[in-house]
Amino acid sequence: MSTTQAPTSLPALPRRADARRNRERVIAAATEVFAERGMGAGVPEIAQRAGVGKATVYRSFPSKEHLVAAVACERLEWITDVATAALLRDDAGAAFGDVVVAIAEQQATDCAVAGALAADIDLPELHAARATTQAALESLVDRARATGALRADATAEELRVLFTGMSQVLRADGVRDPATWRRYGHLVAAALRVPQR
Amino acid sequence: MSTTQAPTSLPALPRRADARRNRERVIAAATEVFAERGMGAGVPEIAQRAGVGKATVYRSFPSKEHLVAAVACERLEWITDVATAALLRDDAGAAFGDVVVAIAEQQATDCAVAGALAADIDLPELHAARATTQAALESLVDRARATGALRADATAEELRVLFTGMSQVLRADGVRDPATWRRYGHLVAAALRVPQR
DNA sequence: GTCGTTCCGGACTCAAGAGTCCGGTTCGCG
DNA sequence: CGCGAACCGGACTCTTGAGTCCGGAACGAC
Repeated sequence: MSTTQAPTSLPALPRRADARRNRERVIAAATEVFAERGMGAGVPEIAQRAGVGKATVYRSFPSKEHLVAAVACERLEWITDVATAALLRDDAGAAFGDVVVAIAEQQATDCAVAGALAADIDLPELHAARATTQAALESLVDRARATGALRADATAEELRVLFTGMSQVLRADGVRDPATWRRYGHLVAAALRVPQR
Repeated sequence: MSTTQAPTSLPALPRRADARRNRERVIAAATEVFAERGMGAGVPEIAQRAGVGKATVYRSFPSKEHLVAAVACERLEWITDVATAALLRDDAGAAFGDVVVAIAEQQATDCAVAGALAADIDLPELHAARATTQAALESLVDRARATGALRADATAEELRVLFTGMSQVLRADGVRDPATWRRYGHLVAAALRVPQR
């Protein structure tokens, strides 16, 4: 019962300098490519962008999912930071709306954000990051709801569904204009606010 | 300039009875499979469900896109009918909300609906059907907006983005419960209503 | 019935993307 | 330096799904 082994046998940090350098290049390239094309981008393209062979990518990341997870975790942490910072503000309702719009705006130039929320990858590291982010968003939603800014039964899960869905469509349509993204951010936020009257 | 030829050289109706029968079987199978799995389902599965070889599918439909378009058109017509019928109602705001919820509810058991709105297929027949549906939804939105039920700058395009996005996520999550779909339908509708206060 | 035409469908090609192998190269310790 | 271990990457395999081919079976007009 002493199962203390590594969960997915992730490769340890390379001993040689060139290997470490290539690892960084791969991460940088993956971050760029995923931001431009979304998580669906292919490994060959990432390898080429990194100026490296496909095999080198797979040396640092056992599968494409691990690579996606690495990038996704960064985005989730960013979202968590934004949400957490907003918890310090006085106006919970405004904080909620601003966070949603801010994340939406980020999407205009970074397709990976919605992918980070949406990716259905079952890797422990990503799972943990997602739970943390979800918790932060829940605090944000709960607090705004408590002040009466949001409808009584609004949940962070609903925010996730509406937001990632909207993002996927906008991204598929090739929308790049930040103003458009902001506008849709406002719409998603509005969906959770208390109805008129 | 007398280009009266068929737009995409769609195969004429078969002369033999067995061929016509198989054609119907393929359409029925495609309708089922697309409803269950979404437009991403593969042709082999459809052929098998129809009790037919892949080649037989391609005999009636030159490409998978034509098959998707055929099913999508049915769904678009259904949506158009629902939207058009709602135009006769007195309360434009309520009509708008009810239509959105009704379409959402349909999704619980029919994944093809969102696919019909979202599919980025450039086939003349589908293009026409989509334009008609879009027009019907625009009338619905415009009328509700005119009565002050929706925000002054709400558009049918926004409805499409929010609705198809939400649908994609819910479907990917395997949600089947009609009540959940209804709830999200309400949320999408709420996004376009005038903000509180 | 029978015979030419139409149609069927298993087996094929083709393409793209994930993941693996191995001969050659580079690093860095001694 | 110099040598063994660590590492690189082009070329390979494997899988999946779209679309095609052709030998043989089924239809239906006569």
